[in-house]
Amino acid sequence: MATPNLDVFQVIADPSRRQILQMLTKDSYNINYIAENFEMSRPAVSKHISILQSAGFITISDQGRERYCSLSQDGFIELRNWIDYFDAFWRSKLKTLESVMNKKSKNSNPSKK
Amino acid sequence: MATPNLDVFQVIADPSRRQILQMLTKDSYNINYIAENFEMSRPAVSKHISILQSAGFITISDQGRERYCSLSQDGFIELRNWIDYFDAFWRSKLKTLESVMNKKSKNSNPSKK
DNA sequence: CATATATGTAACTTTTAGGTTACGAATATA
DNA sequence: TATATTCGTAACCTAAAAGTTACATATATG
Repeated sequence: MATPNLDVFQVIADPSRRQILQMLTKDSYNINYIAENFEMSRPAVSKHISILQSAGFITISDQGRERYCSLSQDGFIELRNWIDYFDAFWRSKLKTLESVMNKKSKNSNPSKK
Repeated sequence: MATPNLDVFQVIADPSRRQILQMLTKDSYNINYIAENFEMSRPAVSKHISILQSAGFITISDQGRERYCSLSQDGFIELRNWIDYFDAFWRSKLKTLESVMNKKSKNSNPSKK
């Protein structure tokens, strides 16, 4: 199973991978345990894990023949940065709207003259 | 071109669609104008626009034969909610770490007795 | 009215993500 | 040492996203 190199957006596009991330908010689990909680085969889950790791969403620590997976912040940060960019857009848009509103209220209420 | 119904994660997984969203932070544009800024054919862009709209990332206002696209907050909010969930995870993890550190420093420094 | 422009959509092809089974390597255990 | 367990990977198949071209429709414009 060749593991394609996907960016963070493509990585979280898959529902199974998002579900794995959800699982890992509870605890660290080895790969077989994670696979037991999915309908698909173990190699399929193994591939998802590999993809999650290379995109920086999880880290893996080897303990004997087992490999324990934990969440890693890196991938999430990259996503958050993208979202934040658009958040800034909305905020500046709101600000523009407010200043337009202020101007209008001034014009519609010319107290002097 | 059948437009598949994709969730917000799948929608932003495509680089071209993210690029379109970036464009729309500058201004509103009609579909042909957007298409001119891409290598791919106009119908391909048209399909991306349709996907972005049905996922709540953009709104479209008809003006005669033209259709102007603007950013819509809905899709972004859905994404942000997902990220926020994991942000809460990191914060609580940090908190746990802090309390562990506090306990340790207490134990390693038994001032009384 | 005739023509140009903006757009949607149907039909089709190609690429690839995501799944499978089969196998091998490394480690734990009896 | 023999066996069971954990995991990775190669080879392969399938479904669907993402692109294309061709065509139809609606609106603007001369």
